Amino acid sequence: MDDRLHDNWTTQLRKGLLEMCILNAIKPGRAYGYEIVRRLRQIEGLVIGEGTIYPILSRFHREGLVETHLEESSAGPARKYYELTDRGKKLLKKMSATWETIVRGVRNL
Amino acid sequence: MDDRLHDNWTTQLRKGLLEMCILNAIKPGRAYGYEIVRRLRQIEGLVIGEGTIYPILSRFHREGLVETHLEESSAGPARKYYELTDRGKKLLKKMSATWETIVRGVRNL
DNA sequence: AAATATACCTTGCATTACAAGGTAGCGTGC
DNA sequence: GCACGCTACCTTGTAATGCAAGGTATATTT
Repeated sequence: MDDRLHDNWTTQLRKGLLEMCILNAIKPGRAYGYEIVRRLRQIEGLVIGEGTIYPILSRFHREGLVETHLEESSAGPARKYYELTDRGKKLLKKMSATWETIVRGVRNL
Repeated sequence: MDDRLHDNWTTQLRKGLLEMCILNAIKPGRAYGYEIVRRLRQIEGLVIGEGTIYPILSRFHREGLVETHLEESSAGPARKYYELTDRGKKLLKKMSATWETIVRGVRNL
């Protein structure tokens, strides 16, 4: 009962949150789109598809948060790798801090 | 720097999250709109205005999550009080569980 | 009577997540 | 050779939300 409402709600809940998670997934070094999809799918409550991630990655690039370069793959088509720029790193740090504040705030009712 | 991006991001982050917080604010007993605005404003990172809350409360009522009744006030115009229905309580419980799962998932990278 | 605080509501805009669909490279089995 | 599946990228259209701005009205204070 109310699965419809709850599902819709989780979709809304992912807004914004996905950006932080994707930046976080790129942070350690570099990553390509398809890889990030597979990684984030393993996290409960964070389902994500390709139609969601590619527009986000494009936006990141447009906003100067990431740099990209193509690399050929021996197991399929070329991969577009993403790396965080300084701007991207700074924004992620700010996001993480805000996230922690909100999580704490919600916990305290 | 990047305040614009960060502010926009927090706006997106509030999507969905506000619903859970508002239901939570009503849960203890009853509450009216203007009161909820003042309460949630005190939580860091959860700024909220009247133009945000009234549409949400209307939706809650339309979806059968809350019941309302008017009560006169000696200190201003009449207040519209909201109370959770059983549906509302159940949905809030489900939301809280999902929220905890996501918070845990994000913490584990 | 003017200003302030309370209390409600609506309209229009900007932004996002996602399903659905499309393109293409590489390997396996028939 | 070719059909299938997996990898890997991208675009379009839809649905849903948050919010600034504006509007209405009551009660108190100056």
